Amino acid sequence: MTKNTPSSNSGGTIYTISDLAQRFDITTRAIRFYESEGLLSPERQGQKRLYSPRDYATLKLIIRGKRLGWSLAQSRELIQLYNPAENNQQQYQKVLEKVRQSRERLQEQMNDIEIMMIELNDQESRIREAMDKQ
Amino acid sequence: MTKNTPSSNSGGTIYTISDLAQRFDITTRAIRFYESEGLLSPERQGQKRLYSPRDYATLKLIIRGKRLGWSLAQSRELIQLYNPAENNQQQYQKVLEKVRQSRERLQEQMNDIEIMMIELNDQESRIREAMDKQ
DNA sequence: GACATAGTTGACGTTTACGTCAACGTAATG
DNA sequence: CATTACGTTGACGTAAACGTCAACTATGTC
Repeated sequence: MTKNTPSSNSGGTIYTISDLAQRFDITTRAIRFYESEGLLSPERQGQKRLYSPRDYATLKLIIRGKRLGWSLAQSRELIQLYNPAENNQQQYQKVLEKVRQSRERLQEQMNDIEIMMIELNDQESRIREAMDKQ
Repeated sequence: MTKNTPSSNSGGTIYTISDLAQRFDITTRAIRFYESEGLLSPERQGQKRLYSPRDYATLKLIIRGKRLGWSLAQSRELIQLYNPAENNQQQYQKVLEKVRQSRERLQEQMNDIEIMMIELNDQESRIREAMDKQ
């Protein structure tokens, strides 16, 4: 009766570790490693890990970070920006500052991509010209 | 009389290894490593390496690749797209295909950045709201 | 011409991000 | 109830990308 794939109990979808591994095309080893590095902290049912939609979102962020070449340490910092910290103005300011920094890094990557795109376009033109001349 | 910093001889600027290291804020070790991995192939004057503007451009590409999380193997492939290969139509087609793939990867990264940007904007809004309520 | 200033080639060390067993626990199933 | 499937915690291995010596060479400067 109880399925292993995501089920709706206690008000939200729950994922097993192998389920997440399939969905993101990574290994369970990687997921456990992310936890050991402080990027995830799933619930436990006995010794087994149970992942919430929030954990799912966190993993999605990690995967995106990886595609952008972010280290796990950087992704961990990013994740912490989405976690409720102490609610004083000073903490808020710190978080806002880190949000700004993250956006700056993303902007820099955006610029690099644009330049690379332009260079690739130029190169394609040159190749097509060379092809036409044959 | 001969300087160590870039000079104009034989029709182009020439850089020493430490000069490039300074300009790109990397170590000479890294530059030599890139060469050993087949990403650079500078001229030699005796045993000393001399880098051309083309080498400079290649290094710039490598650095951009690094900021985008590309492996050296990927950057090497990219670099080869800018090097004159055999001039037959079949080779051209292969290169064009790789150009297309590179652009696809860049586009994927661009999408990831956009999503992350949106999420950061949302998070900033939430934080500012929480700050106002205090 | 002794010496400081680049530069060179090994060779081994290090960090990050997992992969790969091994040895074991637990739970559903025929 | 033995088996199969899935999960767990170590522990060690590994690939990529350099860092860090060591030992040596070439050069130009006082």
